[in-house]
Amino acid sequence: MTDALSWTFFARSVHEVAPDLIGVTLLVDGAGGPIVEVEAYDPTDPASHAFRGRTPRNAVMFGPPGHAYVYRSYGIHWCLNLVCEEEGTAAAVLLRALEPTHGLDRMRDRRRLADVRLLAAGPGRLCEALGVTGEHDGLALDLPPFVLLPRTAEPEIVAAPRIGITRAAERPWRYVLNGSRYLSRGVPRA
DNA sequence: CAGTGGATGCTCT
DNA sequence: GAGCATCCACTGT
Repeated sequence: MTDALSWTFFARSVHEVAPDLIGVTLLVDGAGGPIVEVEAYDPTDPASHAFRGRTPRNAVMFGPPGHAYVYRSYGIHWCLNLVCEEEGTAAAVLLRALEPTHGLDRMRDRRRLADVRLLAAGPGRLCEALGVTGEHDGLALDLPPFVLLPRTAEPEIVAAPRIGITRAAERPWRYVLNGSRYLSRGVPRA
């Protein structure tokens, strides 16, 4: 077993951390797999929850790096972010999809779905499969139930516009593993 | 396939 | 009261 990622991994520009997360294995209570799709949200970003300053919801984004920021989306789903850079900066990476490899039975039960391809293909689906909820908001990523394992090979990464936002939608801050079958959506053709 | 609309709750204006 | 960093079911080709 490889060493887990240390918090210094996250104490860099969110635009470096986001692509570096592709291929990193995320486990929550032992369920998960390699991350295949993420989006970066930085402090200058009108689409970021933190753009208009600190509020009760986004407080964790303003805290130290290496922690989980979990929020409710459309009243129904949870979305998981990893806080980057430094305390007070408010930058984070949204996890949008991973390849389910660990704890498949539990993920299928939580999703009430057999199709591995759709188990964690989307930020809400990923959280449902891994059992991530608001209870995880603010937790450190180097402690249970989280495990983050460095990638073992250099993946081929493609950048594309982010999904589901209206402001700053043109910024190409979505990063995906090229050719992955486990993405939330395909990558637009050039 | 593409497009549409409903569910549902919380945050911020 | 509006607007979501979403997902699913349904319609029509």
